[in-house]
Amino acid sequence: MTRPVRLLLADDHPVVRAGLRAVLETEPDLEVVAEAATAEQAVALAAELDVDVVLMDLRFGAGMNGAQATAAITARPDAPRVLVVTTYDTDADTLPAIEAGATGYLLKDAPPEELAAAVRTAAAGRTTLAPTVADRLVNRLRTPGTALTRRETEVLVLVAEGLSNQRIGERLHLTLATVKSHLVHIYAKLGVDSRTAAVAAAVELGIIRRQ
Amino acid sequence: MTRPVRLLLADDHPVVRAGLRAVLETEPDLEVVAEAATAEQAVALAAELDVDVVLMDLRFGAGMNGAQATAAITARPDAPRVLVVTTYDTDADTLPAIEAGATGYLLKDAPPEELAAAVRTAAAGRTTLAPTVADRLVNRLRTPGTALTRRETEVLVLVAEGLSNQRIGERLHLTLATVKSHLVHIYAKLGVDSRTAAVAAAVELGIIRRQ
DNA sequence: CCCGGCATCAATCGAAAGGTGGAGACGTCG
DNA sequence: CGACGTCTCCACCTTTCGATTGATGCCGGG
Repeated sequence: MTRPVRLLLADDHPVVRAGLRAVLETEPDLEVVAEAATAEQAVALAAELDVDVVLMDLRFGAGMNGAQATAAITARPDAPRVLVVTTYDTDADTLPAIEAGATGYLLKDAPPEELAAAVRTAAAGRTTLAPTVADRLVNRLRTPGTALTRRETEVLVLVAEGLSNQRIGERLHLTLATVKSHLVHIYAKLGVDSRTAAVAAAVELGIIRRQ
Repeated sequence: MTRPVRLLLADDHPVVRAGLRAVLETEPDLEVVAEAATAEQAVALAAELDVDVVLMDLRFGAGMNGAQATAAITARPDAPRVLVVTTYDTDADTLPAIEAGATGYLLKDAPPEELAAAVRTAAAGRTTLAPTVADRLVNRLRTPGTALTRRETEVLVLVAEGLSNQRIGERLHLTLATVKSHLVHIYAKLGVDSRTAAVAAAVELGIIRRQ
């Protein structure tokens, strides 16, 4: 018999850690070797212990977030795989996590069998994505025109802060006409027709960060 | 020895249900008698089974939300207590849940002992609030002018979706004049002077939920 | 019972924002 | 080189917003 897959659970909710542990320890080939309540702790434990897969939440109460921790973990040589298990499936969450090197991305509403299967897949170095996340990635590749330019993003951020076009122009050293021109392009790319709708879309797409 | 406290777990995440079960069943005086994966199911089971406390999540993937389910459960005679256990601690979540009749409000990052203690407190009909929720309620009482009314919140949500005042009026069966009137009050309460700034402020205050 | 808060509606007016259709300058890349 | 995308700017016109002022009906607490 081969060695069991050694797991590290990283989540700031004790209840979720207990749930993951309960679900995964019913599988004889999986073994939970440690738990981390913060992202920093997860990075430290991943470096220190011999684990195969880290189950990583994305949001922690304070400090480093899950994507940053994922990047820190996967940057080391001989790093364990990171399987993101979270409640959030927006662009703002998924894309940075995958860019940071996550081997898989599951939502917490996944049934236990799927979770165990994803852990084994991750241990083997292959990717499991939740269907909604997979859809998102495919769409991202299919519609490259969606990306905003640097300048457009700058304008959109200021729009989201509630500034008028005039003020935005002053802030970026542009004329009112230029700001409007950028906005027209932004609306077209985001498929909206007003500044408030653009802000809503931007928040949804993770272009704008907050909280 | 008295009868154990009989519990119903309502959460759409299997992992969270497993975690709550694992944490609570280590307590000899607590007994999990059923689990519900949807709010509707929770209402049905609460009516049908003899349970003392329902542990209720607030957000379910589709259909009824936790606050609505809480209202439905507590509306019946001889209803069990409802203890809300969730990840979200914004005004938009806590206030409706408490209004709906929740006996307590805990966050999922609560340590297991605190969770068990809150369940016993709820079974006895007394209230346990997470510190952040308690703070919020106190602040709410101290600064009543800041709170948006129900109608104002409805308008603001539609503003955040990018609708024009005209469209908002159609959606809520109001005239344009009424919508504008609500907006004036919203701006005054939030200390802003444009719809986009209002959306930004609302996002920051947690009045508006994205995704 | 009266006051205040809430929700509803109205008219007006100036200031923004949005739609359309341009144009020039610059850098990249095949 | 020429095509393309980006960033910058302009004019004209329509629509929408926001500010102001004022009014009505309803309800609940002091």
